Amino acid sequence: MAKKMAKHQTKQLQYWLIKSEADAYSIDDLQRDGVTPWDGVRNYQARNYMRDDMRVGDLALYYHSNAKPSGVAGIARVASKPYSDATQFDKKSKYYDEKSSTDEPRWVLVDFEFVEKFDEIVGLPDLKANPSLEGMLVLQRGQRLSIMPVEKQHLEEVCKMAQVAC
DNA sequence: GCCAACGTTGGC
DNA sequence: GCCAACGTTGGC
Repeated sequence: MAKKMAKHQTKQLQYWLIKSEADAYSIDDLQRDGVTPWDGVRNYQARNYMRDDMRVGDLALYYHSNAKPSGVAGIARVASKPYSDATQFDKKSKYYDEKSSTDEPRWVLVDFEFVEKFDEIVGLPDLKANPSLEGMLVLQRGQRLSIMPVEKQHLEEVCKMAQVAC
């Protein structure tokens, strides 16, 4: 995989895929809430994408993992700049991190807002079966990252599969 | 529930 | 800095 590109400010939108277990927080939950802080991310690479690379307005495929069926359930949009994840300081939270400090928060997040719920989930087998999506990171075996970049044409292809304009 | 993949931790 | 052990993710 190519090395990450320089972290220059850019006005060009980027595209993402964000995973959530449907039991924990589904596209329906996001639709109900409208906007939500994407908290609980405890992987450095995923954090770095939010902290360094996301811009307000970026679109993201909303992926249900560990679901029946697993797949893309809709679209969300980055709705804030990065800021500190409050759950890292909450001793009652399962995301509490005793090694983080308020001076230098280890975990940051962005807000995501609801954009679109697909009528039907675009399932993982369908994604894998579509030759146009070849090379898409989420389809690579062993891929466990909960936040990853998506190429524009791949996002558009998934929207096409869902018969949605985006 | 199984297990492959892989990130993190900690002993040395 | 190596690497084994451990924990987590997530498809199946």
